[in-house]
Amino acid sequence: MAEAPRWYQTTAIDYPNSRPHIGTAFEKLGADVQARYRRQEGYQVFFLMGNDENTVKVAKKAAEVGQDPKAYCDEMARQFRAIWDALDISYDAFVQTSDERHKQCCRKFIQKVYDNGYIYKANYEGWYCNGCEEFKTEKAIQEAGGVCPNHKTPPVRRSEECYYFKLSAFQDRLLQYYEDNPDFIQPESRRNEILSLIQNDGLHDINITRTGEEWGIRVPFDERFTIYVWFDALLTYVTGVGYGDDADAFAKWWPADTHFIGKDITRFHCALWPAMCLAAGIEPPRKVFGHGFVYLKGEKISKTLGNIVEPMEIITQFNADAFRYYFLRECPFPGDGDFSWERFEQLYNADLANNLGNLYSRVMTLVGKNYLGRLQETAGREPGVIYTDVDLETTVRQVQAHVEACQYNQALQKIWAQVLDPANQYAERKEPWKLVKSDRAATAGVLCDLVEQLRAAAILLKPFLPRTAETIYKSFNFPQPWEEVRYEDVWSRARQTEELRVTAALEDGKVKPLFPRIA
RNA sequence: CGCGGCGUGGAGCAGUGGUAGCUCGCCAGGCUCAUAACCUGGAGAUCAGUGGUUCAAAUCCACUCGUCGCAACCA
Repeated sequence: MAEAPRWYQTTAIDYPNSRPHIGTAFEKLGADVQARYRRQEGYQVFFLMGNDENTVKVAKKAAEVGQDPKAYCDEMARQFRAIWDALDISYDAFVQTSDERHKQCCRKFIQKVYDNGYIYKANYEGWYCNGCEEFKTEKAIQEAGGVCPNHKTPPVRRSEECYYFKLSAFQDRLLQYYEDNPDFIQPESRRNEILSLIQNDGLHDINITRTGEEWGIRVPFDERFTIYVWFDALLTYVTGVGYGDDADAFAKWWPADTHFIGKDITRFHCALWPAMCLAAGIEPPRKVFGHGFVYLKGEKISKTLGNIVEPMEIITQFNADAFRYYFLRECPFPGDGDFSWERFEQLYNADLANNLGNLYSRVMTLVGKNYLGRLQETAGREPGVIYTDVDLETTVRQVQAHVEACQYNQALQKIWAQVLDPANQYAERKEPWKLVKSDRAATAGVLCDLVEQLRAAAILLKPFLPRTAETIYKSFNFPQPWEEVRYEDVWSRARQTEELRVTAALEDGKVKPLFPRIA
């Protein structure tokens, strides 16, 4: 038997100097849909997430709240994971870069790059601000009128030893790699950005070490230095799957199939990271997907503007699936989106309560009231065609193509337009509530068709709204176990083997609404 | 000319080469199984502007205007 294809994906790792906001969650959601989809379609999936902890900012923040940095990071990681869990993000592992294992593997990687001759010692000279305790770029100083933009004090000229990574040595190989792998950078607009960047400005060697920091990872070949945070952060993608201490796992999962990242860090992932891989003698990742940002009524989400919306606030006021639906449907993953409570309520009522939820309720009630939950003589019945112009197989293939291209909003749009809307229209046309008075057998057939649509919707929604999809599916005695259901079963396994039955709990012939309408 | 995004009916958005689509709102009607939900029809857009490519452009190219973001530790 051929082994199942494997699928390794990651999200960007987050800075734990503040809690995640809805924009951070947007990335995890997009990645989660992909992971769930691949899993259900038979891939062996490894989905990695994590926190980026070895930064000066984190150490400062920990000092501010009077905590040991490691304790602070562990507590923040706990909070992050609590949110991801509440959103049903199905990650398989969570890396904290301050964990000893990551540090050791990271040291092995940088040592390897050093041994391969891509790291050299040199002097870094620049403007240093004693207040910030860091170097400022020429430009930042200039724009601030010759002083530090934060402290408004003149910087001093300072020179110090450091280690450089020979990024420039990989320019041609990277350009070749982009050409050989046209899909490496997604979406296309991001690719153009990187290409023009490299072709116009070229790649320069970068300083990958820092001095004077207690918090961070020591450079193995010179313990006076710590590793530049980006160099260390990107390495989670390999240390998370066994680089340095589990050769079998690493051989199995690397290279990554997709790194999901925000559009702002495309450069690190498309230039620096594959160059690091080449320098260490491993394959570069197969794809980098730079998703868009979520804005708040057009404004950027930021702490200084004080407009952060806590994911938990939405989850507790509504639920995880409503949260997932909003961002997946409203915000195109490759582009930017917008959040507002008004729009959230609007979409929730229109699509989830009035459409999906209400369809479920009316079907359940019709079967419950008129047939006591059992549709006799429906065993082996082929579902009727309720569409006028599109068939389910086509719909499934379209949705599949959209999911694979990370066009989640379009996938959901299709499901509503081609599965749910036709079902409501079909009910209207057949009027089972009237028909049942004259022809019970025919009505059972109509209801069977409607249930079949709910089944199709449940399967198609499985990666998007895992809980709701399961609730709908398990409300009936469909022969196939929910855990095994995949997209093609929508049309290839439509036949019901025994008579159709409602298995959900009913009270007075009614079910609990999936999404209670909000006023 | 640093780079990039965006500009589509009253509002908010999708669509990116082939009769302009969705949600909300508005008007009229139907239904009453359903979460005052559902269905049908209607009003309303020279798809920012100009020029070009094409049998055909909201969709590709050039320029203009408006707007927002990024510029190497803010997803």
